[in-house]
Amino acid sequence: MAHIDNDVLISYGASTQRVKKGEIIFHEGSNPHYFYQLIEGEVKMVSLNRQGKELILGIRGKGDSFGEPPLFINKTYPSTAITLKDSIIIKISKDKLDILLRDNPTIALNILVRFAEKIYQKTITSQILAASDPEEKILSFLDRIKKIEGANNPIKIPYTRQQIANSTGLCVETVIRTLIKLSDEKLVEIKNHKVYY
Amino acid sequence: MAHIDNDVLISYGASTQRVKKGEIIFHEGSNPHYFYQLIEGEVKMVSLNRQGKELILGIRGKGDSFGEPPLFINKTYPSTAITLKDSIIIKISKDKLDILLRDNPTIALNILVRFAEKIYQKTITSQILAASDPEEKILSFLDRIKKIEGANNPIKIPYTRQQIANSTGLCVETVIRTLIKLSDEKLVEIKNHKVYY
DNA sequence: CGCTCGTTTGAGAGGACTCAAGGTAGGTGG
DNA sequence: CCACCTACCTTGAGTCCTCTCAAACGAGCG
Repeated sequence: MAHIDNDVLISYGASTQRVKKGEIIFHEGSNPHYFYQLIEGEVKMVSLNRQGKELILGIRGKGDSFGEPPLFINKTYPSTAITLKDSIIIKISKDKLDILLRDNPTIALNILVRFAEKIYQKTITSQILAASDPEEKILSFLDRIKKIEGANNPIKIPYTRQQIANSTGLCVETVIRTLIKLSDEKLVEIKNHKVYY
Repeated sequence: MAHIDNDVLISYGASTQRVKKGEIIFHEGSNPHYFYQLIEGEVKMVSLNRQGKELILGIRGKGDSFGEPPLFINKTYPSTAITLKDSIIIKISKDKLDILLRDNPTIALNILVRFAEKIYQKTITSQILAASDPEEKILSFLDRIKKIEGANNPIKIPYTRQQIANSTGLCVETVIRTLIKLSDEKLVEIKNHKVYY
């Protein structure tokens, strides 16, 4: 899942940019123009439902790209990208990316693999969101986090309860109560408000 | 969104196969070996949750490929593929596909675009599953169907109520009651048990 | 005509959500 | 070093609404 080399991107005309925590990189509904990759920091992909409740579609870290799919299919963004920390991004325009990909079939295949991984993850996401039982939702969510991190032993889950809620479609209070229940059942551990799984 | 030409597939060693309605093409949890494309018929992608309730992740028609992503990332299938009608599929093994893609960068780019579309659709799916209001879920679902069909005028929705339920995470009865409500609100039309939107 | 599959209606229970209020922890500035 | 601030976490009470279960109707097909 290696990212595209920054130097290669720059040699094809990409530019880097600092973005402060909490700033919006692109808006749901707007037209895509760039391919983005995170050099440093963290970005969340979200969308708001009719009641204004936030759904977190994913959180991207160092080396991850984001917002690419709509770029390839000429559709508007289905979600908004917001930084969670001060970040540095690198971006390259669609036409320059096209040239880059034409010159480097290996990179195109690399993106193909990355897309396959995204699709796989989104299938898991659908299962999480469709589960009716909060315990199942949260455990599946934690499972996914753990697998992505590649961990075998319990790790500290780097999500706030609100973020877990917005990722699973539950409300914060239900997340809190369910985590306590899971802790009672010894399925997760809570130490000093932090969740270990 | 064009499918890969069947003759090209066959020239690289693909084979076709008839599959009767209701048969399973591959199982959730098994290892992927083939790239599949539908020549004729209909296939649903499903997974079962812990309570045994079915979640429909998508329904594929003529020309669509399915089950490709896990093939590219060396993971087991997150869902099961079942035919909804008597169907004809064409399949090609992973190594033969690799050669095909190496020889035909255009086809690789074609799959890239198709993957981008899948990711986009799955983002919409997440929004549908995360919506808390049944009316919103069903309307979003119908919207998506309509857009995929490329229709501007009301179309007959080719889904049973059970299928809508399993696609949106609701139960059949709620789908029925909500559709009636939507019909009262003139947001959908129901004629002879069929839904028009 | 009689299956079979899909649709419909009703009654009841459970549980997630909402709203409101208070607690905790870590960081910042005086 | 302490007080404050902000963001996050926690608890309680109550309502609403979806789900479950049960039973029956409708339509299409051999």
